[in-house]
Amino acid sequence: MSPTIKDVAKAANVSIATVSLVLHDNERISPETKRRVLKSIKELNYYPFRSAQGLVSRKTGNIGFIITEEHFLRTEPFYTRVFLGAEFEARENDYYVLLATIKSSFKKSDPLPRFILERNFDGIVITGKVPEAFIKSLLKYKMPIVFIDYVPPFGDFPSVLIDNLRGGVLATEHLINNGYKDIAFIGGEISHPSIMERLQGYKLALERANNNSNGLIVTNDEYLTRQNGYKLAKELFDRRKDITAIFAANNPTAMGVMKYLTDNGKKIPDDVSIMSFDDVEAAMLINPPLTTIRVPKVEMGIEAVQLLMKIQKYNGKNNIAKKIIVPVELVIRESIKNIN
Amino acid sequence: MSPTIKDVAKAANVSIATVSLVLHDNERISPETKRRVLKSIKELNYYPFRSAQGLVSRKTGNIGFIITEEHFLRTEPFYTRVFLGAEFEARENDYYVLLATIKSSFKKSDPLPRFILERNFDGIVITGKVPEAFIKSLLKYKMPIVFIDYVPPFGDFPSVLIDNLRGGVLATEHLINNGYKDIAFIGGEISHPSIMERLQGYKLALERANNNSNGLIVTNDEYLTRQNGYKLAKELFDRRKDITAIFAANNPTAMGVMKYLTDNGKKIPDDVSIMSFDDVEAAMLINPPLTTIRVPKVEMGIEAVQLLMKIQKYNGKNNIAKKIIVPVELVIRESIKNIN
DNA sequence: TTATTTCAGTTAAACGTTTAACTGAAAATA
DNA sequence: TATTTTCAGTTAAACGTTTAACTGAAATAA
Repeated sequence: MSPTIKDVAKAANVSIATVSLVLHDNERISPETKRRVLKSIKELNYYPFRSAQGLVSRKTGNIGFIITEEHFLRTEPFYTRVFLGAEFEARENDYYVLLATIKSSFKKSDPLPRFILERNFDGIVITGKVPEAFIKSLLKYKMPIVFIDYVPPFGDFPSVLIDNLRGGVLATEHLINNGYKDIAFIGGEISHPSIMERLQGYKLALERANNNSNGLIVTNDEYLTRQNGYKLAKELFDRRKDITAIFAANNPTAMGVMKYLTDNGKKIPDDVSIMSFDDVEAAMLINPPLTTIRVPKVEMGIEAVQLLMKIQKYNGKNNIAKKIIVPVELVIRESIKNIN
Repeated sequence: MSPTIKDVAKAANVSIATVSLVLHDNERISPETKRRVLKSIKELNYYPFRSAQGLVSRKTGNIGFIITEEHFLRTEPFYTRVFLGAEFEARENDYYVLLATIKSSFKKSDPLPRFILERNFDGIVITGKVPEAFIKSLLKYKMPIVFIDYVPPFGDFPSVLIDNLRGGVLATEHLINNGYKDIAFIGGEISHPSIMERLQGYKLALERANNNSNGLIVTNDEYLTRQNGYKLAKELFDRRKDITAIFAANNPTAMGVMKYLTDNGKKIPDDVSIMSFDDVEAAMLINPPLTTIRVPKVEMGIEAVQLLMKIQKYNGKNNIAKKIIVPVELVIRESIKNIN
């Protein structure tokens, strides 16, 4: 049996209230008593029992981490790294993280993850695009929510977002700087704000460079998979055979494009240069390694939990829907040939 | 404020004890009363408060899921899928899963994950190879443990393991059936039981086929990474330039081998055939897609949690260290050429 | 000096649930 | 009929912690 607060109190010859106060760093306790209590705590290897704490304090000590099953199982460990960051920061704040996946086909009538139904969480982090029906169900619980890499089309929520616009600009400028003029943009899921912003960045950079590379945007609204990248590349080259530079909206898309190119006898980067977005390991390991815009994944998880902690602290008041934009960075590898 | 058991009792006009008994399906309650109570529960959308339950029942409702940080962040979502299976099965049993990563450099003096220190779990699943020092620290807590894809070199623990031996046999036989005689085995981390067993399977299949392909086993004890695969492939071809069939001990290794081959002008599978192990998505997406031994990852997670539940149930008595061996399966793709 | 304030704790109620022990009515048994 | 057993619940204690309200001694103020 684990020691309880009573055992500590007895050992330190104080009341259990004193032990509790020491545990919460209350200034009412003298240094000497505090020392004695802490000594007993250590000697007995005492840790407060969460359930008992939760019962009285009405805090659970849990934060939820929600992600669609599809995202969680993606080949690229993108959101996995985000989770790791969240878990790290939660631990720093004495919280546990409960991870739950939901289907991207979530309907209003579907049951919410158990820890939500049971109200066994103090706040929640939602990562990636999730169904609106899910968010609406969740809102009834009136719990703090932080979104990562996605903002729902309604309401105004605290969120941690990627600087997609700047990423799009950086990516496009790099291609321009390497001597390209006709630059194609390839991307699925165009209704996703992140992809839309990358496209905006692409357009902005072209404008700034007075580059008039029209009609080379090939998109649809299907998932950003390798298969879709392949399909979109085919579409692109069916329309324009002369393209030599492509900005692919994310990593799997870039890989699909590459597969299409090699299948059709084109060499990368000798015949076609490719710029990608996200920077997951696969980008580095493929041949040739992809030049890409890197997104700080672990940091996003950390930021999200920190934001959640702040929202909890100022609960109610000072309740600004704060948005944090994390920076991106250009990582140069071998998928782009300088033709200057 | 969420409704409590009191609210339900009042609504159904019974005592709180009756509500509790209904919740636990006690046969002491008449069907009529039970119906009434369940109706109130539903109407009020009542869920028992975990902390209160935990306080009296001394169960936390959590199970821990431990994995090294290195494994969790691997490019291949191998253990991620295992986790998903565990989470799914835990939910079925009304448990939460607390995921915690530890460093593979864990030392005796390092702190354990918080939920362990706080005893906030009813059992634990350990996935992949973890440091012995960690296991030894954990044992002091005398909690049920189930290992996945690893058994520590000491003690006898319940575990869910891959049928590596059969996998090794299947893989090697497939190469033999495709006309190969001189078959190389490449693998790192040779002290890991799983890899050792795959090697044993390889040897066994060769023996059975009266194939005498000696001196073609190239191993070391470094991690099973792409880099190491590359290195080992170099070592192999430095010694024997004529090898045309390779069995790589896992997926990254196979990819490293492939990279070495293409870097050295060899075509796959025309010049060299490659067999792999694990079957993660990457195996399918690489060019050419890898023929491989598939491991049922999600099922391993499910089995592990089921085993943990059983151990808890028969707590103490009937305490057999049960081992579950999950089957593997051959998945034929395009990395092996039939030369018969 | 006495009265007031500060200090350093202690006391006791409360949180929501489970469950052993109890109860009173109805049914079964003698 | 009187007694015992079964049924269908109820009562009340317990779990480990937090915290508002209290206390008694020492320090300060009047």
